[in-house]
Amino acid sequence: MFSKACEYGIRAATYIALRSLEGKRTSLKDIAKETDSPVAFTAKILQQLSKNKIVESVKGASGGFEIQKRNVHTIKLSQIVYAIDGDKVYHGCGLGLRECNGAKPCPVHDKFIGIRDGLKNMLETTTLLEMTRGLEVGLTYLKR
Amino acid sequence: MFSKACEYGIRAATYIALRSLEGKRTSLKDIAKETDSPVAFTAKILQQLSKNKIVESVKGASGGFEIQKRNVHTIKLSQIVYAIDGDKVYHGCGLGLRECNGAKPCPVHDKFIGIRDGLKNMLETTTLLEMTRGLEVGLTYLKR
DNA sequence: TTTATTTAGGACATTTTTGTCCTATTTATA
DNA sequence: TATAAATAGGACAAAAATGTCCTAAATAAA
Ligand code: FES
Ligand code: FES
Repeated sequence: MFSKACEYGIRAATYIALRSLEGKRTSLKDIAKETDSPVAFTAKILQQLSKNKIVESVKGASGGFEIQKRNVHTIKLSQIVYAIDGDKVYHGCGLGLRECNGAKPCPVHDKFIGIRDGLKNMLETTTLLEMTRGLEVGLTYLKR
Repeated sequence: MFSKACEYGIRAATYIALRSLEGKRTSLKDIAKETDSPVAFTAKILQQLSKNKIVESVKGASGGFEIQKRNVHTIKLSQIVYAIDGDKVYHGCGLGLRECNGAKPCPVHDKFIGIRDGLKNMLETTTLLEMTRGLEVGLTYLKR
């Protein structure tokens, strides 16, 4: 569904959001540990998220990553997916034609559109705040 | 969503189904041409589909690929996807945890389940016959 | 001011996916 | 029977995705 990079990105952003709500900045090392992700690869992904203003990074001792509390409930999963995987979720054809196009649809177009819209809707309505809800009370997990 | 191999596989199987309904066997060359797919790569995929009894292959001059007419309406997209991409559509976690597991769900689990079930349902209820319907009358396309 | 800690980013390595090429085998037909 | 046309399958190649390593720069604190 998503690339590994994107999966790591969502997990990382979610963990940063969780920590930010506690008023804490989080180091790359901790993020990688708590999301069970490869450290150096996660670093690259966080660079992307930082450039896209999804997370803020602070260099130097006691530096790390954070998200302004007031932004945690405004950031949508769609922004993260877009920053990492681009718009293929939005324009991709289910059968791999160059782009989805209702004027010359592939045989799965009508059915695929429904599924894609469901996904799109989910990504556009789910906020990082919502992602942290279950984590706080141990109902959901970012690693196993 | 699906691998390139799977996309090519669905397109190839659909075209073979269309031709089989006309009582015609189709060569690899034609399949690749009509689905705008790389010939040799498509050959590999057709080998898989053949091993999985989704298409039948006939060697030699005037050989090619075909599907028994009576099977065209019984073969589901899910069979093709399973033959090529395996069961990750069924057991994959949206955030890349080792496997989707409702007992220790990731933060998108509940929402993801819905989308995945929609996809699953679509794959399991769409037959090759249905895939060919629009093609016959020029309403849908396997290439552009 | 020095040192330790931390992110930024370029270069490189590995793995997976995608794609090609060649030879063997099968089969219809001339 | 010889030839041409077609799939099967192994080996290889290229590209993309994933992942690692190292140095530079920034910053807090000793
Ligand atoms: S054209 Fe294939 S999904 Fe829209
Ligand atoms: S556990 Fe992640 S989707 Fe089910």
